[in-house]
Amino acid sequence: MLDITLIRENPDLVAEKLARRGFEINFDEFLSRDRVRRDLIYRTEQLKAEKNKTSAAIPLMKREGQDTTAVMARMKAIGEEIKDGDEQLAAIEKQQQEFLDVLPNLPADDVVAGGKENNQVVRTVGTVPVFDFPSQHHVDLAERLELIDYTRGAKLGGSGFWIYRGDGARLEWALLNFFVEQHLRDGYEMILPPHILNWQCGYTAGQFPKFKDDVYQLRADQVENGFTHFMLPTAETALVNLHRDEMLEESSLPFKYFAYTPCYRREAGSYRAEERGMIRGHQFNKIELFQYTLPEHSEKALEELVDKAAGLVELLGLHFRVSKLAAGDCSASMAKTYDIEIWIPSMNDYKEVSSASSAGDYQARRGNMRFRRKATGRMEFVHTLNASGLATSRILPAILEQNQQADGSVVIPEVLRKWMDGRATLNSLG
RNA sequence: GGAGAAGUACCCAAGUUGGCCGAAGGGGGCAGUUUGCUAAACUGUUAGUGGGGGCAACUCCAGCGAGGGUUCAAAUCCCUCCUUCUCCGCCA
Repeated sequence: MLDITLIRENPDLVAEKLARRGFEINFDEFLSRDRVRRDLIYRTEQLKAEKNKTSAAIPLMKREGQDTTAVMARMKAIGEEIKDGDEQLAAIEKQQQEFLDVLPNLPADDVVAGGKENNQVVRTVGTVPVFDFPSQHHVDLAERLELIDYTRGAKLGGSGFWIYRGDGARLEWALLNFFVEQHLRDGYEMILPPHILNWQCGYTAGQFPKFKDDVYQLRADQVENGFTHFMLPTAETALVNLHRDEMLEESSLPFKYFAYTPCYRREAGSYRAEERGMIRGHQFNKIELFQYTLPEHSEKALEELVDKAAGLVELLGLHFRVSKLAAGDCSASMAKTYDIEIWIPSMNDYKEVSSASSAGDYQARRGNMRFRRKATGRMEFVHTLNASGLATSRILPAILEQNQQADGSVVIPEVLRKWMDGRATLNSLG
């Protein structure tokens, strides 16, 4: 949610910033409705004030035995007028709210305009691995090593689902253990949230109403929005709601959390042949980092999150790069985003394994999450930030493909070996 | 799943024959008196918030879990929903 006062006072600036992310908007109608709205408020509140006064006078008149018929008739009329005004007001406010609900966040000042093509690589770690043998696709490696069962996954859940089995399941779990260990060491609090969330959670995150069809919706009863609950598409959706409607203590910030959850996504119509395997599924495991900070600390917090996520990939010994996204490539809620992209040899390309973003106060406004500033005594919105740390479904293919050997075995990253019986490689059974 | 009870300000809690109740009282907080310091006692003080109007002092509106309704008037009556608690059943 954007600051309505900012739109009111500086609509051109807001429109210009939104244009940088390719979002064209004109505030004229919104602003004229805003004036109508305020006139209406003024009028009905005058009437309400009269009503309150008269209402207090009636019992006194009665006590003195005066005739109240005329007053009551007037009250009845005022009541009708107020009701009428309130209805008009509600209609206008609903329109205004719907307008505001779908406006994306303003990009941060240091985020370049334009789309994907303007993303800038800010850091590259390691080098593209070169194989002196015909390298294999992770699907072939995973099947040959009996790590992943794609066929039975499809049998159980349909296309886009897979089953981790044996060493594959253990490797997946080792990754999660490794991440948990690192985040605990850095002082982040571990959270295991519900995987089924209510509508408001999606709203606060900034995913609803615009992207409500990207999630698995549950209980499609007759309710206004079509459904009441949904499967979380990322733990961010849960973590950003932890402090919804709360007034936080300035001195207790920042809050640093991480959560492990599977992520459930419909990915409707997003099938791409080159993404076969585990690159894009309907369910994948992810550990999510999240911070609530004071506004003046969010910039530094974002750097911390990027460094943490990048540090994990680095410890795994994998080749990756960090990109700073252009305004148009950031998700709607975010003011600034860095992507950590890992090298997938079979795709001859980098794929996102972590997205670290600052939402500024955008989500805090939607979820009403504030703190009282000691120095001024005023309420302010907190800033929220999130980063994957990390999504395993793309790490595992990268490990398989980047670490494959001529004999079809795969070297297990050193940091994971303690969860793999100390083994250094995954070998084919047959 | 069945049957009951409850949701009032930072916390506890009064308030159902509707009308000076936006709300008694207590605790806590804050300020002060007493005191060498602390404790205790005593005095005073304490909705926060959201939204209008005004240069401002200030003023008005909303708000007693949420949303509707009845009424001239709702914390109080009616309906729906949410949450919590107790008992029963079922179950990892």
